[in-house]
Amino acid sequence: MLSHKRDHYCGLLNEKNVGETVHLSGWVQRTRDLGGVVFVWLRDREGLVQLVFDSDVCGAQTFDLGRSLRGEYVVTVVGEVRARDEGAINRDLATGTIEVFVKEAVLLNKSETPPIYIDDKVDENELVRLKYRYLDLRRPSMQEKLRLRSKVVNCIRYALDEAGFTEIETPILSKSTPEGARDFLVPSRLRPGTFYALPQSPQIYKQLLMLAGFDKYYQIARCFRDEDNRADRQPEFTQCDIEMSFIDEEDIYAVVEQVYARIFKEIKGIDLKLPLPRMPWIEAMERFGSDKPDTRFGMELVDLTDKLGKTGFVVFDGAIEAGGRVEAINAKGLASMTRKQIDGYAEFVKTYRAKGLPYMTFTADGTVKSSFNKFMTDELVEKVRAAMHAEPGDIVFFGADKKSVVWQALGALRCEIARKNDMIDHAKYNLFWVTEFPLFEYSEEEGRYVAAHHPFTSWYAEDNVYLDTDKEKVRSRAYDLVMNGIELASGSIRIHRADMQAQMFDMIGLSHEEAHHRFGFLLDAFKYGAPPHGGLAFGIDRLVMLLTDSDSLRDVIAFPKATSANCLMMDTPADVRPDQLETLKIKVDIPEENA
RNA sequence: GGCCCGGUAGUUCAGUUGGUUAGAACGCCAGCCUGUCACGCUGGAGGUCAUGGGUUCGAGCCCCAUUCGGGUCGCCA
Repeated sequence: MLSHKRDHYCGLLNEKNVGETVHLSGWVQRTRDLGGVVFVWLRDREGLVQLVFDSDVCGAQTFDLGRSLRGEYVVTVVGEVRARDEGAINRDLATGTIEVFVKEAVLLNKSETPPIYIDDKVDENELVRLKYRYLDLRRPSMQEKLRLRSKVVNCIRYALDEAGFTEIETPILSKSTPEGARDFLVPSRLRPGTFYALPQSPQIYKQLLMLAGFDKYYQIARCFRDEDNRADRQPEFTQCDIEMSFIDEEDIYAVVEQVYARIFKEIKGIDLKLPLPRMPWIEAMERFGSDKPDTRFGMELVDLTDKLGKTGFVVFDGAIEAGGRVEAINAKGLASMTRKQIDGYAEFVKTYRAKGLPYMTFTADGTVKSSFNKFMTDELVEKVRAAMHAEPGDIVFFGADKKSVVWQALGALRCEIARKNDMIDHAKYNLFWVTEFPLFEYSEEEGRYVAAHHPFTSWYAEDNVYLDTDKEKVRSRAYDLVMNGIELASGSIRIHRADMQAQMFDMIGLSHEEAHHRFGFLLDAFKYGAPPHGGLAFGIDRLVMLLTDSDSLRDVIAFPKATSANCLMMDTPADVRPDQLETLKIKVDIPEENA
């Protein structure tokens, strides 16, 4: 009987194989039974090839086997590669110039009719795809994405190895940390009542590795965060985690740029122009209303606070009197949008807490109309026109509120308008560094300043003067790598002195006792000669999502979780046996609801 | 925790103002067919209209609740 060990891949056969006898194994994609001859598309990881069952060539028994084949049956065949006649060539098939005349065939396994099509032409419900993920992964596009992902990781490993980095694994069973995302907890059996936490990142371990003298560390690290998910957020995800000693920002930028240049060259054939541009955080916010600006199009924010004070329009005046701002964006050439579209954008900005969306239309015939006409003098209109570079056919949208709301609302709106109106050049890859993030941000919820990045981030010494008086002005030595509106990487120069670290904990209101309870080991370690160090981590899932032009992170993760952090295929999370809970001394106490 | 969208055959979807037996395409099953390639032709099977309740003479359609999936705000140092 025929072995299932093949000697060729279906999708790689071509005219050069004509005349050869080849052994193929794979899945039946589809069959066409013409009565006296049967055509079968056989699929493996490399693609499709057409098999021909002709009783004159293969004999009656094998011919009958060919007729009995159904979708997703697993078969192995031996056959002769023949060139197709000119008229029989299938230009849509990579192997369309040849076909394999089967001589022998063995059915290795049958298949039930699959619940989804193994085909990229059909866009099926995500619920079904995720439930039958192992079938979904048979689709060529999914195969391609995961193979590209593997290539990306290889690029990273080669580039960092060449740069002298050491890959070191750090624990998955770790310790809960404050000031971060919610932790996934793992109960301890040997010490009942205590818990490990899955790492949100290997942050502290890598800093300790610097202390240990490894100098250049990296890791392809799985990270876990128990927060609500999004299309671009999963509860577990993979980062390339990097840390270096005796360096400054420039060394980090240089290393990371080399990694990205390699990835873009090998995956996309694109030569990144190095060094990458830099943009201070405050510039990103002022111009684009975002700390991860999409710079593939304009429509930048313009501050009109000076020009639109005391107009009598309560929306503007009120915002300015409350210490806020009036800013605007110019949607060029979109003055003809309908009232319904405008209302749609007004709804859109409300999700970002803007209270409304005033606008001013510069119509093609030269007249100017606004949603607040009666407060607009010719002089004010002229000011807006000049500041916004408005021309006939443009529509200007305003935001008036405290600056954080204006930035967020207009920043999101410019992206939304650009998306909806096809203003984005998808061939562009705008990578650059956003630098000088604020060290602190005020948490309304907690009524105190918290670390904007994480509490191990260092700050610029010249901003020390603001530490007591104006915390929001203190610039951290943190940096993000941004591309096309997406945060690809994030890092900082760390605090390496125990006194500075203690000062940081103190400033964010972490008591001496709490700090020592949580990070005593780190503060202790810092007593023994911590080198100056810094690093960064970049998300591999998001990068692959971008490189494969995918809409969701789920498309670049083999076995992703659904929105509620559950797995539809394995049905996790799931109950455990009572004796397992007993061993852990855990009692589940879920209140009866809706009784 | 909030808001928005959705769940009808294996799949993708249609289903009018609430009105007789819920349809189409693909897929599936059977038969015919020797050059198809989204093969073709003939015939057939396949439905708890997500679940529960309500309104009504009558509900796939209207109302309420629940549930599942997606998106998003908060959240995600």
